[in-house]
Amino acid sequence: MATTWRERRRVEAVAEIKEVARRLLVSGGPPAVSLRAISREMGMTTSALYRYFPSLDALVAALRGELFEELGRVTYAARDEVPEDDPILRVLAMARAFRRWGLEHRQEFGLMLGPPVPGAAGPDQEPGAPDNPVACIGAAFLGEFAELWRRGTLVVPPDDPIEGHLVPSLDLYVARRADIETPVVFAFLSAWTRLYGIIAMEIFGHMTWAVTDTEEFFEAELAGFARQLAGETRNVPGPG
Amino acid sequence: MATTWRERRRVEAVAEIKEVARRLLVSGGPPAVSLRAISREMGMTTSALYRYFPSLDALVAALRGELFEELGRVTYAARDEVPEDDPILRVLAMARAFRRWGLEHRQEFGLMLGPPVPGAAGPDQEPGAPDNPVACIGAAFLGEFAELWRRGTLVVPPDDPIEGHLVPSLDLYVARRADIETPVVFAFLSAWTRLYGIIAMEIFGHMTWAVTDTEEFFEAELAGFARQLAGETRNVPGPG
DNA sequence: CCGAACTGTGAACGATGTTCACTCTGTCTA
DNA sequence: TAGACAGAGTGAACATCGTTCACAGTTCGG
Repeated sequence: MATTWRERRRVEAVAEIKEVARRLLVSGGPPAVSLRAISREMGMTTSALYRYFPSLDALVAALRGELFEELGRVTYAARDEVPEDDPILRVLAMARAFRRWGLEHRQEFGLMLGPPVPGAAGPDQEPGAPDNPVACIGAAFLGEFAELWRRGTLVVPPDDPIEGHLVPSLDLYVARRADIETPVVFAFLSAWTRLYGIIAMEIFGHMTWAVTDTEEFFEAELAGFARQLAGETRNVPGPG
Repeated sequence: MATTWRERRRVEAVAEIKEVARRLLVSGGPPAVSLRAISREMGMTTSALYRYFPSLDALVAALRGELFEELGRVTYAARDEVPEDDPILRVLAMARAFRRWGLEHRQEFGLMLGPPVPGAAGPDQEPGAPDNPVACIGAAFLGEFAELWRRGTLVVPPDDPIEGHLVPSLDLYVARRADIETPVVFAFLSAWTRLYGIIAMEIFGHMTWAVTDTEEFFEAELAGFARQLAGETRNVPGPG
């Protein structure tokens, strides 16, 4: 490939910039990641950073993309530690890994899955599925849901509510794999949003007013989740 | 009460400041709300604003509190348009109102229910339940869940998973009302996080890569939700 | 080996939050 | 009613921020 010294040096610089930016994000939140602070930390001039990124927004956008890849790797790794023939356990493992990573990287999580950062459009904004990081993480879950569907244990609503409402490219994705039908995608999206709700609420600190042991709550939710995926439901009547 | 002219003038000024801040937030996102922009818009000096708020963070914190109150009012109003004897419909009405307000006020929603703003601790951080705005909104849902519990249609997990994990003050809240037991609180929290997940993901733009008609998806989720609250579940087996 | 592209510099501009000493003015008390 | 006092507004100043620009040094390819 004949990579010149400059090219090697450049990718190193880009990597270090993002690394420092992330460290600043972690220690001081979004407002702490500034070009001047980065340049200071690196012993460079601020203007030199513009040789690598056209703007601060572009820098955090790049960082965001990298973070998605990291979260994806973590999720996939957790899945692969569970045998293939137990889709429910695989889903649970991914969910736990997802939450754990988020809790251990709150600032990063906020940057990735919080409100859109004004400057830059993230990889999840453009509907050009499924070759974007977000879709890739979701796809891991979707695969297990497809397996469950094949086994006939998946609980789905009687009528398919999103038939015809999928993003075209994702529609293609479904059509490509014969074993995935839109009810499966709906079940996945339902689970995906639900998982996001529990985790994001906890990470963003919107549950501290009600629950002390959020881990316990999460596991309880996960248990109910597993029961639902296994096809059983329990109905405990109230006193009335 | 003998309110002096100055006092009246002061509350007007505070109100106008928050008003202008909100307008700036809506038009330009969080970075657009700045003391200088506010003072410019109001024909004042920037330093004069410090007579009303000790810092910018304090200002947005105050704005955030006000927004919670507004969202609460909207939610309660939607509930009260449905007869008391149909708890499920009341829950659905509140959920729809919640989502609609969020969609029509994306920036405000992000400020309220996104990642915590670094400068100021919000009303949902301190665990001093339930006299805070967030808890008040949740309480509206909780009330309907209690009614469903009384009717014996609420689906709850076989073992109570959050017994002893509630915030003490919320525990008191439960103890005060004889008709609310912790399984009800768990069911509520489960629903609350789920609702948050669907709505926040849509508002933050994290679903555009998969679904075009998010309204349809939301309604489908709501339908499944209503079925669950009514105590019925449907299990459609896959082809396997 | 030499021109061209890449990388880094330092100064500058406009914007931001915050502080400070200073006025002016309404309010309350002696 | 007169004067003291607290509230409200001013303008300058400081440090920080993103961004741009002309300039200098270094590396690469023909």
